[in-house]
Amino acid sequence: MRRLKSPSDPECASDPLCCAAIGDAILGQTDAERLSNVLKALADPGRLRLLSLIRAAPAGEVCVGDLVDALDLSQPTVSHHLRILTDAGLLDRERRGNWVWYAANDARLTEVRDLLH
Amino acid sequence: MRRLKSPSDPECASDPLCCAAIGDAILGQTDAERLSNVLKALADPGRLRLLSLIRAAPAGEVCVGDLVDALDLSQPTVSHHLRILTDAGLLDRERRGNWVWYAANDARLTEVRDLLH
DNA sequence: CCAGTCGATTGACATCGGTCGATCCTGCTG
DNA sequence: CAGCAGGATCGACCGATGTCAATCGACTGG
Repeated sequence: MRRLKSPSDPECASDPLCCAAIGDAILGQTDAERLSNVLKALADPGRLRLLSLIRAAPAGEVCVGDLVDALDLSQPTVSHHLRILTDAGLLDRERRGNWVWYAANDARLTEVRDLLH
Repeated sequence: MRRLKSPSDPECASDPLCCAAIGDAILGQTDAERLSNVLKALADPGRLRLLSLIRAAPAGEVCVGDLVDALDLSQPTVSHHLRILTDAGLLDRERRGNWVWYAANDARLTEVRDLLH
């Protein structure tokens, strides 16, 4: 069974998680990197708890101070994690007055889940 | 909306990914760490490609040499990644004669997927 | 305009994690 | 037993990442 060549990566240069799922075909390097980037964003206890808190909020959104109170992490650290989740497309950010509200992007999470075959 | 207290963690000390999903309730620290550990195992391009290769194999299992050939990584590095995936419960390992065969543990991957709400 | 508050950014630090060459261990075959 | 081949482990290197104190920037209310 030697020589498992990787497939001709179909060059899907669009930014989102695009085509290949993990069991769909053999994952090319580019697709693997894209998927792993989102998984890296999820792979931290603090960030998972942040996401969980935000999704559990009645209004579907939470401002930063509440998260800092809930998480036993410093405000800069929480802000840092929120940035990572937002950059990964897992959170939406909206400033209203002096507060900044974060809401979960459920579609993105579903997308990731589906890509895990 | 101040004071989002975290719930009384129901103390599910069993090793596997057990109870709480990310949107089920507010994730406790212990559950968050358990889930993030598995996600960390997945959050690497090389490991995603390994998993993908193994799942795509006709026999459902692959021996290490084939993976080294396919992945453009050194044999120690591949071995390292396989260990991480195996420790996370995502791969099963079986030695037959001189070769070692790895197979995907689909149930575990499904479990992770389900925990992502 | 000033003082105060919320949140982001910066800088520093320690730790973690991916990588490889060298080596070791195990089982097969002369 | 000796030689060999497949994989795992070790040790070292270095870049990535989580964390916090200090600071900055934006907006609000007197």
